[in-house]
Amino acid sequence: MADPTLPLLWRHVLPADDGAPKRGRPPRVSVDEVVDAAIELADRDGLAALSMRTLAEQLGIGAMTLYSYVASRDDLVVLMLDQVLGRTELPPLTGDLRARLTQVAEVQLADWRAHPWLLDVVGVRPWLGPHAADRYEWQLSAVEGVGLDDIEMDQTITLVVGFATNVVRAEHAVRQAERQSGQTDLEWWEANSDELGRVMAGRDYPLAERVGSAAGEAYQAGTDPRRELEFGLGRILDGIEAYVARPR
Amino acid sequence: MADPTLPLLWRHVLPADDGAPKRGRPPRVSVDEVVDAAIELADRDGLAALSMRTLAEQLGIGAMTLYSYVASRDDLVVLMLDQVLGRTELPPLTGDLRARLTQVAEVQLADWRAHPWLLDVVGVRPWLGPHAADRYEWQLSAVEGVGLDDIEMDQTITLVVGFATNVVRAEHAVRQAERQSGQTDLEWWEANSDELGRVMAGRDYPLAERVGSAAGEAYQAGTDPRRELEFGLGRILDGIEAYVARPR
DNA sequence: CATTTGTTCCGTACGATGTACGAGAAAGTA
DNA sequence: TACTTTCTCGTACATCGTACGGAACAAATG
Repeated sequence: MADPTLPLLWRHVLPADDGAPKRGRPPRVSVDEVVDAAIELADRDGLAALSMRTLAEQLGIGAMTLYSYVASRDDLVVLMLDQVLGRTELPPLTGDLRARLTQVAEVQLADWRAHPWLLDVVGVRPWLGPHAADRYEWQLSAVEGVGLDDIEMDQTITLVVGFATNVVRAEHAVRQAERQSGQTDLEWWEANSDELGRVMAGRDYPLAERVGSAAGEAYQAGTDPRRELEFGLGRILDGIEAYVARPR
Repeated sequence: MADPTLPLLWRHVLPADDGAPKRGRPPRVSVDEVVDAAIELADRDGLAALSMRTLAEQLGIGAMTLYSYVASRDDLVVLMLDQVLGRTELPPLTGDLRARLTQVAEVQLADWRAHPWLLDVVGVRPWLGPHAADRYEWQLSAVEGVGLDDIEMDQTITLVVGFATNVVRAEHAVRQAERQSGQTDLEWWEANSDELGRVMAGRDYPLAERVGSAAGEAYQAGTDPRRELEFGLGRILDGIEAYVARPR
C-alpha cells in the first residue's frame, strides 16, 4: 500500500538507518548518477526521447540494470523532477509582496525554461519530494503575513506559478512546432500563406488577422517574448495587490 | 513545402473544386467519421491510449487503412483538435468587459474539461484550422474597443485562456495521479502519512503543512474546486479592468 | 580454501506502438 | 472484357517498457 518510491525520493535526508549493504555485488553506479544522466538526456532531446535503453547506454550499463535503481520509467521521472528542483538555490525573498511574487515567478520561469521536459511531467502528487516541499514552503513564504488566509495563499501561488509555467509552455510550443515541421514559424507562414489564402477564401477574420500580424511583427522584431510575461504578470500582480489592500 | 494537412483541415469550407472522385474504389468511411471516432476514444481513455490499431478496430477497418485518410497520428490529433473546437457553439458575448472575459474563460473551461486530452495536444501551430480561427476571432471580440492595442489584446486573451486551461490541468492531474496509483488522494495520504512522517523527520515545513492541510480539508468538503477559478480569475480580471481604466 | 548468502547485473523475450511497402480488391470507363 | 483509378490492408520492422531468471560478484561463514 505504501508508495515504495517515497524512501527513494527522500534518500538524502533519511537517517542512515540502513546504510549501504555490506555484502553482495557492489552497484556500478548510483541512483543520483542515473537520475542526473536522465536529466541530461531529457534536457537535450526531451522527455519523449528518453528511453531506458539510451539511458543505460549513456551510463555504460545494461538496460535492465536500471530497474535495480528505479522501479519504472515513471518512477524515474518523479526522481528527475525532485532532483532538478533541488539544483536551484532558492534566493531569499526580499522587498514588498510584488517583488517577492516576481521572484517566485522568475525562478519558476528560469527552471522550466532550462528543463522544458518539466512541462511533460504530469500526474505526480504534489509535496512528493524534499525539494518540491522546500520549494512550496519557499513560495508560500512570499505571501505569508500579508492578510491572505491559508487557501488564498495557496491559490495565489498557484496563480503566479501557473502563469509563469504557461509562458514557458507557449515558448516551448513554438520550438516544438518548428522542430516537428522542420521550418521556422516565419518559413512556415511564407510557405503556406498562399494555400491559407486560398483555403480561407470567403471567410474573413478581421480581428484575428490584424492582431495576429501585429503580434507576429512584434515577436519577430523583439527576439525576447518577455512582453507577455511583463503584461500578464503585471495584471496578475495588480489584481493581487488590490485584493490584499481591499477594505475589510 | 506546403503543409499537406491544411486542405484537410479546411475541407468543409473549401470550394468543391475537386469533389469526390468518380472512379475507383469508394472509401468505406469518411475523414469526419475517423476523427469523430478518435475523439470518442480519446474522451474515454485519453490521448495516450488512442492507438491507430484500436481506432481502426473501432471503425471496423484495417489499421493501415487509416493512412488513406490522415497522413499520420500527429495529423489526426490536429484534425481532432479543430473538430472538437467546432462542436461548441460560441455564445454571443454580452455585458461589460469583465462579463465577456468570464464567458471566454468558461467556454475554455467547459471544452477542456469535456476533452482533457486537449491538454496533451502540443506543438500545433495556432490559427491552423477554421474552428481555431473562429474561436480566436470570437475571443478577440471580447476585448475589442476597450482601449487595448493589438498586442495587449492578444496578451489579455492568452492570459485568461491560459488560466482557465491551468484550472483544468490541475483538476486533471489529480485524476491522473489517482488512476496511476489506483488510490484516491485521501487514500494515498492515509497510506503514506506514516512513511512521510518518518521520512520528513527533522525537517519541518510550517507553512506548507498549515496551508496544505487547510487546502486539503477545503477541497475535501467542497467537491467543487471552483474556488480556484473564482479567486484566480477574479484577480486577473481585477488587474485587467484596472489596466483598461488606467489614466493615459 | 570452499561454500553459502546476499546483491547487482543483464541477455532474452513479449506485447504494443507508429508506419513503410506493395499487392490485392473494387469501382467507373472504354 | 480489359483498363484505369482509387481505396484496402496483411506483413514487416524498428522501438518502446519491462517480466523473468540465471550469471557474476563480494562478503560472510565453514
